[in-house]
Amino acid sequence: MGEVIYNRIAMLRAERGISRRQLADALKVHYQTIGYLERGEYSPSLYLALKIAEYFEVPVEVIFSTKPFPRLGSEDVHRGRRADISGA
Amino acid sequence: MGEVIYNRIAMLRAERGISRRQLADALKVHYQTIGYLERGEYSPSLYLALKIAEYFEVPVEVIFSTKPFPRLGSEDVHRGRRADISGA
DNA sequence: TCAGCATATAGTACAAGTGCTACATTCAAT
DNA sequence: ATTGAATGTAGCACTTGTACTATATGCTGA
Repeated sequence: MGEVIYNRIAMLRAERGISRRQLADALKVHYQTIGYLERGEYSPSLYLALKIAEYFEVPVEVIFSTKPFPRLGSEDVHRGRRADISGA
Repeated sequence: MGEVIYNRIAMLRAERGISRRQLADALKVHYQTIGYLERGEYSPSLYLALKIAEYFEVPVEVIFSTKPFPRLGSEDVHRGRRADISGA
């Protein structure tokens, strides 16, 4: 079983401007379930994770990870592209 | 919750010649758990699914799907490549 | 102001995932 | 022939995921 799983559901939702209820309805789960997931109170079943990834049209790993996601603007996000900014 | 989830754990194992026990040990789960998964008695938690994908070094979707995987040699596997065989 | 939406908290109930133990079968190697 | 590995079956205990209900808060728009 499981260590913690980090997710970017809230981010994806925000990016696309949809509410928990809307997402929940689309996925046909209870809207509180989305809340639990976003707050990290538990992580979804694989089935639900696949559905969520399908809904957002991204691979599962883009939304869920066993390791925390880097923040936007951090080094990790710009891997191999740092020169573009640092001016080389 | 969940409809059935199909997986290719047994295939991946076979391909790489490792036993359930070996896989289970590598993932630090009980070896019976792998059996349950392969037999489809239940599907893994997202945490375990991520671990399995990581172990086999493939995206989650390559191993798990809400729809049955096409058999090797079926049309779906050769999408856009059928002409190579049919001789056009 | 009030209505309604989005979110958080809490609690109950049930289903599903995992660990573990024991035992049966099949097969390969000695 | 016996041993040991890989697999299948069965059952029990415990944890986690999901549904659902109720209640509270804050924000926004009529």
